[in-house]
Amino acid sequence: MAPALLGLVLAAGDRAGRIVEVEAYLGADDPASHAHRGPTPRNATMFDRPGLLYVYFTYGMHWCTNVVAGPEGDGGAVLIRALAPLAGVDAMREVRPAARRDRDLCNGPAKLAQALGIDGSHDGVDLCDPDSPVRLLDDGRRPGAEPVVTTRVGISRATDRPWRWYLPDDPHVSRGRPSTVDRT
DNA sequence: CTATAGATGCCCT
DNA sequence: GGGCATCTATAGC
Repeated sequence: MAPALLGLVLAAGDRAGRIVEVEAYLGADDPASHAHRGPTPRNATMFDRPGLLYVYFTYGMHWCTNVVAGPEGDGGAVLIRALAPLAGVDAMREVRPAARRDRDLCNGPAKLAQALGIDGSHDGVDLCDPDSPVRLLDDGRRPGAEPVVTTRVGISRATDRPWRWYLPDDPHVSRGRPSTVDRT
């Protein structure tokens, strides 16, 4: 499911970007996943319906954006790690003064959440509902290249699982560097 | 370009 | 109380 999200559009209000980097997090079988130890108040949305938005707070200041995926109750989700900005770029620049170049607007999970104005109030919204404040869209455009697969970024457990995918040669991919790279 | 330090608050053990 | 699915500024090359 995770690589299938590459190329789709994440939209919030008038701002939108194309997904260029994702990571898969499973449920009980994935020690790096918030869902590993079962449902808690924070991760409850992960165990809800696929297609919902899971938003979590981390490092005391950052929000991150996920798409709930897989069978309901399993706790699987896909972390959206980077977007290529498509619309509302002026608004993104206003909310993210730290981004000196446009390529820094959405090249990280917390950056894109801030750029799109996504926070904890959006946790659990339906990404497939046209009336939802955050939506996942398919404009028919497909990535021009096969995704590159690597291990996941920023985790300390299950670091060897090749569950990060990104579009090669895209300047909007995050600066996160995994321990190993495997081109397939 | 790379490398490093510090920020910062909440969840869960 | 430990540990974060991170980011920014700064220093150095």
